[in-house]
Amino acid sequence: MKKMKLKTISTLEQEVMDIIWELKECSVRDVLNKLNQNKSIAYTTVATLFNRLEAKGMIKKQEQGKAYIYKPVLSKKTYSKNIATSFLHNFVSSFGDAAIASFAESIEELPKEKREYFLKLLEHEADTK
Amino acid sequence: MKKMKLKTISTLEQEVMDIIWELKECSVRDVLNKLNQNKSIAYTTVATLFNRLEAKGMIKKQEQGKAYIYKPVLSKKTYSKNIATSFLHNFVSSFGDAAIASFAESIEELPKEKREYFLKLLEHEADTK
DNA sequence: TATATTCTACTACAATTTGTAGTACACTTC
DNA sequence: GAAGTGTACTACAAATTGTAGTAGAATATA
Repeated sequence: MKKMKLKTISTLEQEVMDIIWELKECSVRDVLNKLNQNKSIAYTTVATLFNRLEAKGMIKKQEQGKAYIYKPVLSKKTYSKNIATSFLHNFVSSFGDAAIASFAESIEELPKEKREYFLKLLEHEADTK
Repeated sequence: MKKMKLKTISTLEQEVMDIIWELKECSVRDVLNKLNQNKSIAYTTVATLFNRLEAKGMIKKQEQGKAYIYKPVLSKKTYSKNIATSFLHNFVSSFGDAAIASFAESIEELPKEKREYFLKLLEHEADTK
């Protein structure tokens, strides 16, 4: 199990990923159309973002007809798990027990239903092992 | 309560902050000496780091004799709390409930004593409110 | 007092990341 | 064969990061 530092993605790349996850698989144009509902952005800009996301191992492409079809390498859920784990590790290694305490406090400040959801999950997982 | 995006600090800046927190207050030279126990780095490099940390609001300086004395603006604990809160907010806003679930899972994977410490804190805080 | 040491202020600079897009060229589609 | 659509490649400025040099003030010391 190598340590391999997880590549981070920028906010715009994250936006693109969200659309890709939503569409399950898509072309550059699909994402462009979605993005252009809010902002104005060039086709080649989106293409660049796709290339970078591919380089970062976030998506993979398949030849198909005229345009490539891209799909996520990891599910959004799995990716989010990786982010959480990696953050927690770094954070604990920088701040030790204070990190743990800070997290507990931050969790307490979440809106009630999220807090309760979190607690329920924790209990459940504790049970199952 | 404004939203104000928390400035991030680089890994080297973090290293410097750790020393400053440890020393409570110090000069550039103090930190240089500490750092030079492991690596070789120029005085002015450390001075630059101090300036950047000051610009980011992490430390403040006081005139005192020949050299400035610097001290942290926030305690390490408070800072770590800010990091945790800010991360959690962003993360939840990007991943919704999956973020919460991912966190629960990541917590479960921590070494036993950290996990238990975390749970104890959560229970305690739940009590006190 | 002339000199060496120590500090701060300011500037520099390359590498990387990020947002943004243009150009060139291939392939389809009228 | 002219238009549109797609990919590959290149560009480029702003910001961040690690790294440090230089100038000039202030202090300590020979």
